[in-house]
Amino acid sequence: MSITEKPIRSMREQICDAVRAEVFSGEMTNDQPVREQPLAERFGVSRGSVRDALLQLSQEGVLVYSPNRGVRVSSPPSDAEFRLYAKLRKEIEAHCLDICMDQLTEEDDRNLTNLLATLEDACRRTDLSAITETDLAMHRYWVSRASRELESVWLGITVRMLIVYTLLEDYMEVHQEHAAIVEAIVRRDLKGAKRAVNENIRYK
Amino acid sequence: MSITEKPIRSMREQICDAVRAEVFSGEMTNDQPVREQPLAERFGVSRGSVRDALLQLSQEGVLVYSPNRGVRVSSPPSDAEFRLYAKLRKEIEAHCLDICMDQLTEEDDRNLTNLLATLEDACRRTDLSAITETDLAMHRYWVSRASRELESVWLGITVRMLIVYTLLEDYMEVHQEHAAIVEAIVRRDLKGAKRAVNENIRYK
DNA sequence: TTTCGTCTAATTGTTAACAATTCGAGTATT
DNA sequence: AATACTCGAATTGTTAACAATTAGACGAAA
Repeated sequence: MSITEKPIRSMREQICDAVRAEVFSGEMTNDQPVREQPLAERFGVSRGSVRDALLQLSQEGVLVYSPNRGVRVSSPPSDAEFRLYAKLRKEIEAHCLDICMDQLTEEDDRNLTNLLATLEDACRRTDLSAITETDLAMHRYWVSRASRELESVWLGITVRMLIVYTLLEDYMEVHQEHAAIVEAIVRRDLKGAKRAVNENIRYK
Repeated sequence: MSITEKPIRSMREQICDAVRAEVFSGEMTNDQPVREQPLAERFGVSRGSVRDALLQLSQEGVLVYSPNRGVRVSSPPSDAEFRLYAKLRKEIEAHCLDICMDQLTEEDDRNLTNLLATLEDACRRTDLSAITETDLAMHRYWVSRASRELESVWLGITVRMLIVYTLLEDYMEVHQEHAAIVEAIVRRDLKGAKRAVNENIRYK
């Protein structure tokens, strides 16, 4: 047993992660209904568990729920909302860096460096799904280190920014920006890290 | 049939509202586990429906969920987090006023005035539960008018600010502040409304 | 006394069947 | 042709029973 939390993910979380990834990768188009039965068969579980997952994703903002009509993929936010989300995200992540910077360990540095390597690989392969997933995981890292509560709020905002169908021009730029963030963090350069994060979270 | 949305609330929402209200009113203390079976009996439904509601409240931030161990009432945020939440709330509500101010109708004015009257009554009775509920409903009004998506994000933040056990000094002050907000809104005074909202959302 | 295991009751997790609702195709009516 | 109606398939909502897990009490061994 390691000191870290148990890595077991409940059935619900597994389904959530899978569906969320598919939404971000564009495999599920906007306004397309997400049915319970097919998902249940795919994961080899009953509809009840799928229901739990879909409900959670609705609350998260990935899906939209209508009573008696099921859930569908959320529509992307307006430009004005997107800008607001970006602003809120910047403030939350800056706060989280404030809180967690002092208490980061060398293991955290290693974890972040590993995530960065995964991101670089995904960028090389121009695998949009993997890029989004790793990008999310990296930012989530310092947010979750600061506060479990804030993590939930942050996720609700960030998820909505990722619904947009992003067509990147320069994939490696994503890696470079995150490399700058990680570099500042391992130097425990709070100001630099905040600046790098600020530049990474774009107003579209 | 009126033009408005159907007012029927699903079983899940009813349970959510009831439990949420009890948490805010302090009837359920922090870290106290919330069991499924007693709630199911109280509402005369099966555990499945209660489960749905508790899961939603967990995602909302009112409750905290632990796998195989159920849910418990959330702990209040730290002072630093509270201040961050207040800042985010101000920005969201200001944005929402920007968006919806132009398209408010006289019916909206009447609805807000009615909510204000309900709030005044609750303040007179020093009914903390009713005050919190109506306060929430009023702010939610202009947020939901601006964007259904933002409403969800906003609720997650606001709910966490309300977990704190607030002991008000001057109950009628709550009413006065909201009266100022409504007054500015019916005058379609965007700047004034923003200022009044800003003053109402306190850093504790 | 402390620690470790074992058992039992309480609780959550999962499932499958059934009830209620929605949606669309087809049909009758004007 | 356009509209309204009916019916049935598809889908979600709800329930109760069962499985798995947790937490606490109890007792045995160090």
